[in-house]
Amino acid sequence: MNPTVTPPPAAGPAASSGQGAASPTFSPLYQQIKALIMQSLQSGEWKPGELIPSEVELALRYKVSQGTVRKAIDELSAENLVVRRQGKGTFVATHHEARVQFRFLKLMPDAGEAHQPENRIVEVKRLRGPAEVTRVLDIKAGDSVVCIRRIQYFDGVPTIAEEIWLPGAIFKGLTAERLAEYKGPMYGLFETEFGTQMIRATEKLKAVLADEATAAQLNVAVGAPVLGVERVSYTYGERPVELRRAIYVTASHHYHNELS
Amino acid sequence: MNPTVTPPPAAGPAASSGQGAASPTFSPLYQQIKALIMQSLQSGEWKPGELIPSEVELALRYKVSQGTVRKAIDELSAENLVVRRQGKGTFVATHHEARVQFRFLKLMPDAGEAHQPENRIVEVKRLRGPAEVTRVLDIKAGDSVVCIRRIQYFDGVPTIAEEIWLPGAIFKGLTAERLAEYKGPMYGLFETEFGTQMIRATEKLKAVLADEATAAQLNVAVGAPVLGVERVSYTYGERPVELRRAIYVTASHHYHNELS
DNA sequence: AAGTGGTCTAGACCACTTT
DNA sequence: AAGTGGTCTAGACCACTTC
Repeated sequence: MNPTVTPPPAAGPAASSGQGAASPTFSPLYQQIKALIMQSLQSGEWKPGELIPSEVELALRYKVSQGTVRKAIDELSAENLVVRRQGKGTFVATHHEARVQFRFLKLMPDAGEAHQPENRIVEVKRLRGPAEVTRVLDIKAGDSVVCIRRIQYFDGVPTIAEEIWLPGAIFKGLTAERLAEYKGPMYGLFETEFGTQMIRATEKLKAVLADEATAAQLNVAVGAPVLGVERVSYTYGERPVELRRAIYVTASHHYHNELS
Repeated sequence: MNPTVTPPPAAGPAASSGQGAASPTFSPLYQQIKALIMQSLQSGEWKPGELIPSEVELALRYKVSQGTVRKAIDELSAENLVVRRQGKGTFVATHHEARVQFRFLKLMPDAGEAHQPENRIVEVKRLRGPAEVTRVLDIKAGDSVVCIRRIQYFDGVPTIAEEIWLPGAIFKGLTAERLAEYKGPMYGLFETEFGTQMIRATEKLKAVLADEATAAQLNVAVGAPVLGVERVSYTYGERPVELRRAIYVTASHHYHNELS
């Protein structure tokens, strides 16, 4: 935001550069720009699927060079928060779109192509959140939560049974009907109807035995080995907004992971 | 490797830029530089843990600007092939070093800190590779392979039982004694003793029931739910060099994964 | 002081898309 | 033709490490 000659202490938008004295909150310019862009994403100034201003435009707005804006967007792109398209522009990432749909679903068929799963909503209820749920979602004990139970079918075969816990305050008008009639990934609905984008998640996996209830739902024997998957999803600002407890049938599917 | 005025068709080290006519193998300069650096890594010109030439030096060597070298190294760094250290230089990644050790091991204790696991080598044998193994390792059917069986203990508790299949041609002098006396991660030994670096891997997970053999090894009941993990590891050039079939006990541990 | 990676700028040109 | 992201250069200065 200032030529190289005038050293750092210029008028920074977020934090200023540190030089002589102690400057505990220093961060490079492009990180500050990245934070500003993320604020605009979070605030909804640019919505999922939309075009954000061009690099040149952003450089003018923030009074930095295009290269600096570029480096900021590079990182946002690496984190899947935006998508670049040469000649067209940079778009806000969205859970609609085939390309990135189901990017959190790592269950693959052992042989053949992955097809789009079908859903059956079993139940949607609102209740005062159990302690383990409110603790993970970082809300007050006893606060309202929504619990969705559903089955997912792969090629007609019931393969995933899950409980999805959401903060009631955010997901107000969520009903079984609304969920049932919605086509496409659930995160797409969360995004457009409730303004909540899932941008990151962590999963914990364990092998467990199917109990009677899940055995019946998933059409496997009681005591069959199944994969227990607990997922916590986060939106902007590292805020947890979903706890998902799932059982995957891994007889003819597997959980796929890439390490590097 | 040429000023901007002279367009692309200059003297490129790998591929030349495409312009007028059809140029099927075009790739940007920094990708070509990246490929050259990777060749030097693969050939052992710079060995794991060593310092590679500085950006300025590489820029001179390849006759490009420092920025272009920088972008090439950026990608190598993102792929964990090299590690940058400000003020010191850029180092070839290594499986020794606490920071990156066990980076392919995603099994975490449900509570508490992860401690370094202990190994017990059960068996090391050489044999003509079974079809499923040679197919995955991309070697000829019946070629010699090494099979290592071992148990890993977490805080003294047997938790992982695995079979590790390696191409016999690469791992010639591998013996049970050599493995047993070696401290630290096995990939470290592979790296220094056999010049083979694992740089990427894919895993497939399934929930299964413990059979008699593994139940005895892992001190669990026959029919207990355990996690089956099949890993294929790759070295430079996408060459598969390890097939690992493991059973993880997930009673008080879980497989941890980050999604984004 | 010298060398390394890290940040920032300014400007040129290329490849792709839309008008 | 105009606009967008993608590549490349050249040069300045900063932060960190070592001598």
